[in-house]
Amino acid sequence: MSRPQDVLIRKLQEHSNLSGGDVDGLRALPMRERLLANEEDVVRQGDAPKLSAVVLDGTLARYHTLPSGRRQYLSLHVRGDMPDAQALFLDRMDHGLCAMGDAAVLLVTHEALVSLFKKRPAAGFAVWRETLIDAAIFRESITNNSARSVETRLAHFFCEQYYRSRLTGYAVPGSAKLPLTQTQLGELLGASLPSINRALRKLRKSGCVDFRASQIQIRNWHRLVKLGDFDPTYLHVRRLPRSAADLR
Amino acid sequence: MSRPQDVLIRKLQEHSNLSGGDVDGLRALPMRERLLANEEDVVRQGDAPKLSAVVLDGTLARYHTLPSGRRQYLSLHVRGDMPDAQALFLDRMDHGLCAMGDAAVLLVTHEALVSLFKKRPAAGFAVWRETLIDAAIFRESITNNSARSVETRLAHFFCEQYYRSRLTGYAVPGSAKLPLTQTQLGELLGASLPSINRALRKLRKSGCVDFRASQIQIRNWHRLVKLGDFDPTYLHVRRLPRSAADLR
DNA sequence: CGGAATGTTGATATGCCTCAACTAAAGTGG
DNA sequence: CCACTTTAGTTGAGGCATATCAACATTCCG
Repeated sequence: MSRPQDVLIRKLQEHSNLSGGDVDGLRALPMRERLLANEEDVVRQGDAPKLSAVVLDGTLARYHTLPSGRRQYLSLHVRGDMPDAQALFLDRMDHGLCAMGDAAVLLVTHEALVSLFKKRPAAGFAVWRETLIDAAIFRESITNNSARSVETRLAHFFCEQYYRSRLTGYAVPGSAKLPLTQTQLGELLGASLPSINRALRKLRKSGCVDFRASQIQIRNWHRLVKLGDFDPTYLHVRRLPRSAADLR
Repeated sequence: MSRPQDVLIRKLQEHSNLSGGDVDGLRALPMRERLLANEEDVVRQGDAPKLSAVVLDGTLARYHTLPSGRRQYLSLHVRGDMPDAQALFLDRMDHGLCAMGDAAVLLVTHEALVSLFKKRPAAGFAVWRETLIDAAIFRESITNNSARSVETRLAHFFCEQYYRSRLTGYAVPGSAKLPLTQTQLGELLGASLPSINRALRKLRKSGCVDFRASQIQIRNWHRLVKLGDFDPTYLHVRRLPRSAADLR
């Protein structure tokens, strides 16, 4: 029988070994579901949240708000991710978290999590590892946005997003949902809308990848990987599921 | 009596409450000192380290190496920082860690750390929090390098570096050591050497900050903070030491 | 003192941004 | 169901910030 908590457990097992007791403890966490509309915030910059969210469905994004009002999106999160484990041990949110398109999350109190981690250190270490992988993704974004051309940035980002979507088991081979406008892509990759648009069309013409209608279509994975200088090591996936064998 | 471990304890206490038992546990960690020459690596991309380092003296930097051979520096670390707590629960290093100028670190095995965390969850939570603050700094770097001009980036970076150096208690008010060449500043902030150089001179002339001879000289803190759009919230310092009162 | 590393400065090129107009698609209400 | 409105995407012109290339000055260090 599948329970919503299993989404998190499956995710943690991508990189961590959990004993039966750990799994039971995670499965027993009191979680309630919350549905989100497009652009709706889960938490805002400055909040002091007492809950953490696990993505059940859809896409969430972290973002900074700049004095000009412009947003800088920091990362995207798909099914199984626990975006604000980042805030578990921090008083105030230094960033916001919102839904890109409709989404659903599971909410669990910090209290319940911490008390589980005290009883079951290995469960805590697994979630800790999850936050460390998040940090690795941030590092890659620094490099991506600082040292690569807009076209390469896009290619790299599509690789990462497709790769992570495939891991959830929800994306069919060759395509992945990506509910972002081109403006938002720009705010994620540190580029203006026109240059995103032009780079997108170049990628389309090159036959590597096609992004339109909130959908990534992979045309030639290996060429795209090369173009985007993508090496998935930083995602620290230990066990690539059989269903995602095409990613090697 | 002061022991080298106290450097880490002092750092953790900036943001976490540690009980006597936690402090004792941390103090009992078996640590050995290692001296580093300029440019020397602590760990390399691809390594599977069994040790974590705590910065005792000097500056360490994390970096990615790009196919072109260019480096992207990701973050700097000063006394008390635990830069590769990031790798505690990861198999392979997705980045390297090296000394900028001469430095000294304390090395502690992952094994000893993990076993302490099992006995003393609160000590683990404090180190976890430390890694989460690291992640917050990464997020800020994404925004800094993606959404700000080179001059603003520099100003923001100087603010952060000065702020963090002051917290260690090792920097006198008004200046901080920063053993980087302008080339390396460029590789940190995603900018070319000439534009770094010109932005530096602009900042110098504006009377906010002067960087030369591996030294940041703060001329006008409040103007610099404004210029760099710097808000230290993301550093998550709960208790600003009396000695660093000038930072408010 | 000589060589290497670092910093300074200028000329030129270019990727990307801004501004702007226009097209296409997708919702919305009569 | 269609006109209307809004939002998203496309494309071009012009300009600016930044990169690249290059020469030279300065400092550091053996």
